[in-house]
Amino acid sequence: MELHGGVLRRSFYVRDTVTVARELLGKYIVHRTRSGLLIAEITETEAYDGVGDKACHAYGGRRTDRNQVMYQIGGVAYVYLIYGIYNMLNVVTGEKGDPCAVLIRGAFPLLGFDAISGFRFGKDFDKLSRARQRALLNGPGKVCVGLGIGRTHNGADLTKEPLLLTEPLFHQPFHTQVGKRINIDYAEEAVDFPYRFVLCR
DNA sequence: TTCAGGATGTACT
DNA sequence: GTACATCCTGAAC
Repeated sequence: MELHGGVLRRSFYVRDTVTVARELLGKYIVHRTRSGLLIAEITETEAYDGVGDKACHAYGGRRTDRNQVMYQIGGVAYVYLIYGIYNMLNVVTGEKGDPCAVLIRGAFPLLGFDAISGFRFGKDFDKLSRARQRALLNGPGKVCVGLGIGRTHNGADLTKEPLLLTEPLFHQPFHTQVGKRINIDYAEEAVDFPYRFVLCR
């Protein structure tokens, strides 16, 4: 086990979005909330590769109130509402004006189990069924609910408190599974792009 | 264990 | 009016 530290710098994000998506696996989401400090390891990501990607909200240069933060420089949060209920947390990547982002599809809790459990189910971690304990943050909607992330974080700078991404503190080796993105059936040829990354040990 | 159906509100056509 | 980068519940197995 190796000690690391440090907030991910701007330069981490200002790169090709597929590279950033792959390299975000194993990094930590750190959120300082009223319920305490929450930390989770990123375990699943998807890249949304800008104006040429039919699955991307900014395909063809579309620019709306919803997706405008995708046009910011890398390292800010893009949070939007889906299906009327859930928020999705994305990390904007690339240069200003290049609307790419990485969707955080899953994470594993490391600190703040009771707070995360409280946000998800309104009770402490040890009161949950085993099934729920295992499924605290294993989906993009769950990540936002469990870590207390909402649309107030849209446009937030992820290199600063209260919400930021860091290098792992405890690094264990893992391998990376690559696949197609989920639930983008509308995206024609982009359906098959290998832009989904899953951390496996 | 898998599966269908419903909930819900914005954005966009 | 339709679609949507989802999740939960309850029924059937």
